[in-house]
Amino acid sequence: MSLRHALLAALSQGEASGYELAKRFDVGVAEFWSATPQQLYRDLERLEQDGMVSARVVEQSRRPNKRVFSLTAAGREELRAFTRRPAKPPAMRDEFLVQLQAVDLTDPGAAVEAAATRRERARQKLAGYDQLRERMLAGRGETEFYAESSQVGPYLTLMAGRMYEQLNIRWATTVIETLTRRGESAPAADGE
Amino acid sequence: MSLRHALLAALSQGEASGYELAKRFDVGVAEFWSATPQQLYRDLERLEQDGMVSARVVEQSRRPNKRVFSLTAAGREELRAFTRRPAKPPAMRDEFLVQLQAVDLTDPGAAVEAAATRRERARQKLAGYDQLRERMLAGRGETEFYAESSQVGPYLTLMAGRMYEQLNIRWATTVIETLTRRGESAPAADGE
DNA sequence: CACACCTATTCAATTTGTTGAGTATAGGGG
DNA sequence: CCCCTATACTCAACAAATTGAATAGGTGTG
Repeated sequence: MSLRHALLAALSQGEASGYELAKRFDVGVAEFWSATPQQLYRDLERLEQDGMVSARVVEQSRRPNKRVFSLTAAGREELRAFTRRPAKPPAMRDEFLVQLQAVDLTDPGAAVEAAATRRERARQKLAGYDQLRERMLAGRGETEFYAESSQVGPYLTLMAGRMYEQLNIRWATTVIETLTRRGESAPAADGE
Repeated sequence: MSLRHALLAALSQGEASGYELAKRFDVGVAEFWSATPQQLYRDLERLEQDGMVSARVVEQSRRPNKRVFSLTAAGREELRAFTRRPAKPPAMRDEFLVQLQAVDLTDPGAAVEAAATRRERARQKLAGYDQLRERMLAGRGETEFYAESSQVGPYLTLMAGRMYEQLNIRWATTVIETLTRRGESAPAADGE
């Protein structure tokens, strides 16, 4: 229901095209909301019909033209109203945790590999977030930044993303160690 | 798509009724997958049709009868196959992060309250997880547990849940502090 | 003894989300 | 010059999730 609001929030940081938003949602904003390009285009369409965003075609010479969306007054008002409503508790969908839940009835090798993949992914996302953080801070310390900037919101959500990926790295490491140690002491057994 | 597998994984820890699973998914298993009761009942139905689980009616004297589901051999095999496939990257849906992203164009008071709510919720979930952990460890140390138990999977996912709630507490605290400090130095302004 | 609340589940309608393909232009490498 | 990749979208079909209500017996409270 509130991909719409996630879009409005993303656009509150400045106008963007559907394609740009798609990349942000696929890569970056996945910190707090995930969606496929098709969803974004569809919902942008609807937001436009509802007068929450307005589109403007930007002619480009060396690439296809694009439609750039920005918030309207109504959109900004809707977003404000949304921020005043209590938020639903966060929802997670994590296949790896499901797999791990059932690890005791399988070969743990696959889980160890999956944990390594997860850790690697987390490292890359963290690196990306760190770069973004440097850009946002622009040489300032955190305290200065908090005092000066009008972008505290994005910074705080970025920090949530960073902390989450740091957690993933630590946790994946203990998963790997635990399952590996177990695998050594009881090679291919399954049982208490 | 893989609520089915989440159900199979939950049932791999022992049989349960739809209602019991609904509570687990609402409260506990929300660590890694979230779903409403209706979804569970529907998917249990389908899993039964597909021969992945079998149902058995348990007559109860002082409450309505219930149907208790357990894994079949086919279900266990499907679960094993699932654990060997690569997992999709985790997906998050976090309304509060969306709200916070847009905090710079609103009164931060609402966000501070929401952060406090989040922190309180996290504390309660953490307390629940800690109790569950005590029960799983049953007086043993972690090292012993890892060596002895056939429940390493659930323990590791529980640890993920614990770490996640600890993160929420820490993060919500910095959000509250940051926004409060800002609110003091610039009472009701909105700008750089 | 009425009323709210808990167990335990089902039905129907609607909204969201996913998958896969298809269109079109441009730039770079071999 | 062909193919691959990137930009920038659109369409259609399907699967999954959400919302709201309904049913129905039992328990505890005032």
